[in-house]
Amino acid sequence: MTAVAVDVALLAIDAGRLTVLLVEPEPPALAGTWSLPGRRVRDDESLDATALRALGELAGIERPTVLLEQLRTYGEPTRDPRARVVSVAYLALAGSPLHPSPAPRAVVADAAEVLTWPAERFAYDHAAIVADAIERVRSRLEYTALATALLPAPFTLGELRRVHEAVWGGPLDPANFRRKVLATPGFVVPADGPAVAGPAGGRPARRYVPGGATRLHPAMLRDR
Amino acid sequence: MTAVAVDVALLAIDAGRLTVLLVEPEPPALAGTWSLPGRRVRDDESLDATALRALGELAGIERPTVLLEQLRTYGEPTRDPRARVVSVAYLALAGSPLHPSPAPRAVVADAAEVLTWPAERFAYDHAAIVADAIERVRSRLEYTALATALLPAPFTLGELRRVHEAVWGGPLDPANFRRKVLATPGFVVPADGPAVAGPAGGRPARRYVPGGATRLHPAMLRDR
DNA sequence: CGTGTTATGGTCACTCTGACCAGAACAGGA
DNA sequence: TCCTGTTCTGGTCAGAGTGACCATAACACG
Repeated sequence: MTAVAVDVALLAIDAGRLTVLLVEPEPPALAGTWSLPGRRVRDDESLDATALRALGELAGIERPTVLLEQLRTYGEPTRDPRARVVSVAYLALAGSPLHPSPAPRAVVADAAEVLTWPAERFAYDHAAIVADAIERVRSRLEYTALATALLPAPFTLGELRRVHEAVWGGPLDPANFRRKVLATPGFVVPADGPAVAGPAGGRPARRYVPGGATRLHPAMLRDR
Repeated sequence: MTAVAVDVALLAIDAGRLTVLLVEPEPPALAGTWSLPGRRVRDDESLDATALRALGELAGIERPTVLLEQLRTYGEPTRDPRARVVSVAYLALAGSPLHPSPAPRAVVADAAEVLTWPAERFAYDHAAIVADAIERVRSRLEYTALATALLPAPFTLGELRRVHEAVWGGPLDPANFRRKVLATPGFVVPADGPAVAGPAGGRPARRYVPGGATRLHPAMLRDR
């Protein structure tokens, strides 16, 4: 009989970098590899609920996430050599840096670095899941106002730009980024309150709050 | 124990319209509703293989499809009142009009019309799956050269345009469509051979064959 | 030989974009 | 105080892409 599991790739922005949460696999045979938190689906439990339970039980993360959506389902008969397990992969995004409980060993890794790891460093096919998750976030940033939810409000346009730079992995022109953000209706709205300079000095920047829009028109396309 | 199934939305272009394949559900309690062809996943079978088997066993369709990709997985505990079934939904596209075997009752329905049906006319949550499938095809047509695979080669730009019109559900400007297609590298290449007029007469049109590109740059965005 | 139909080629104004420049407004050190 | 480094903010400019639209070409048919 084939079993159903849910694996979750939880990403966050931390110190200007995109990070991913990894845990040690439970089977002793897989020691030395990393995996995503995952749990079997209970009979009376929705897939979303299983995803949240996996984050809580395996990493001690109980906070609601900014985004929780399905990635795709991995069902190759040989993906788990011990038994037939069909896994529904989820993407989760946290609105602030992660602090997993150290009890069940969990770590926060740099996403760009993890992408360079060989697949053998992961348990099962979790290398593919991680890659899919990162690509999905990169795509979501183009068409949605997701970046504003990954920052504590209010924020400056420089902080918002550094979120995009962290996810997309390259520098963006500050002036052009500003023009596009302000030209997109509902992306951000100015917050009252004083302008404030960043940790590196510079001219103090005006602060903004999320503008209520979810889909961006026009989109913020990254270079390809 | 929760079971795993695959449901397939098979779409095709037929006489200038987008169509979807529907079958009668097997449980007698669901008589009077329509469903997508679906099968339980066997222990040694990949999800893709299950999707193809469902099309063969329930509609007699054995031809390889132009596209076969996962949509998403539907796993609400109550989606099947008889048992817990997690269903991996697939989108399949055929390169020519469908001719299902009539033995297990299968029909080809107009996709635009099916979208207006109330959800009760479908078994399970298949109304949502059909809607997701149609939206996926509409999106694929924007970013990929998929339309060239839905036509027998060689084809005219008018025929290619009518594929886009059928999927997107609205008229397109022939001159602008032509300009965009020809400006996109690798979308189509001219075929040698004579120009030919369509069934309604008019100036004979040059014929083209698929150009090898899969992703389109720039994209062919529909209006929203 | 006109009429209807479709294909093809072109114009025009408008939007969006990347590359780039320059000044504004701060912090901190000389 | 003055200079330097930094970031923010506003602007220009050329080029690509687009929708709306027009005109002509090339057939079939009555």
